[in-house]
Amino acid sequence: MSGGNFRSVESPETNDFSDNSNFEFSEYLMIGEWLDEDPSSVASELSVQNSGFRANEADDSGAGSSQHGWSTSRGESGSSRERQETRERVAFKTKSEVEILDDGFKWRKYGKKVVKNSPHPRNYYKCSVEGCLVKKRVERDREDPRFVITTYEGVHNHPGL
DNA sequence: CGAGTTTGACCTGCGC
DNA sequence: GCGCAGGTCAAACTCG
Repeated sequence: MSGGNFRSVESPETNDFSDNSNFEFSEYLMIGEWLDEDPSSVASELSVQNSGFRANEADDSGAGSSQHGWSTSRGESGSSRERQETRERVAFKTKSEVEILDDGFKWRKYGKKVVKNSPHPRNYYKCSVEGCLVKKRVERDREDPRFVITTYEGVHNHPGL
């Protein structure tokens, strides 16, 4: 690996998810491949975090075995380093028929965009809770439309349901 | 009637 | 400097 910085960031307190054990540990896959077109930024930092998701109806085939966690702190050239350190990004690859995953929070959709990497549109969500600036990006997997890639940006400053 | 969704337009950053 | 792609906003619309 380039960086070789496999930092097992096991900071459960960083993610509010662990604080709220309201989740069901269903099958979830944390994507280890950010973008196959950008492998450089991929193996930057990998972290295994335990967060569960409850797909509404995504528990038909138990194919989830690989658990890859990673989190990039957007610390690239060191120039634009601390823009907003609270902007933690965590991406999940969940097998789900639907894109609406009940993760215990209330989300409000604020945008949709067709991206080049994927033939499927990407949806943008914000946490509906006042004061909570957490954002979520949901898009279908490019090669496996049955998988949904969810990217969380930020940390909830409030308990879930 | 209010909250949430939809959709197009607009803004910004990055690469060439 | 220009063009492209991604991300966000806001007005209109829909549903509960």
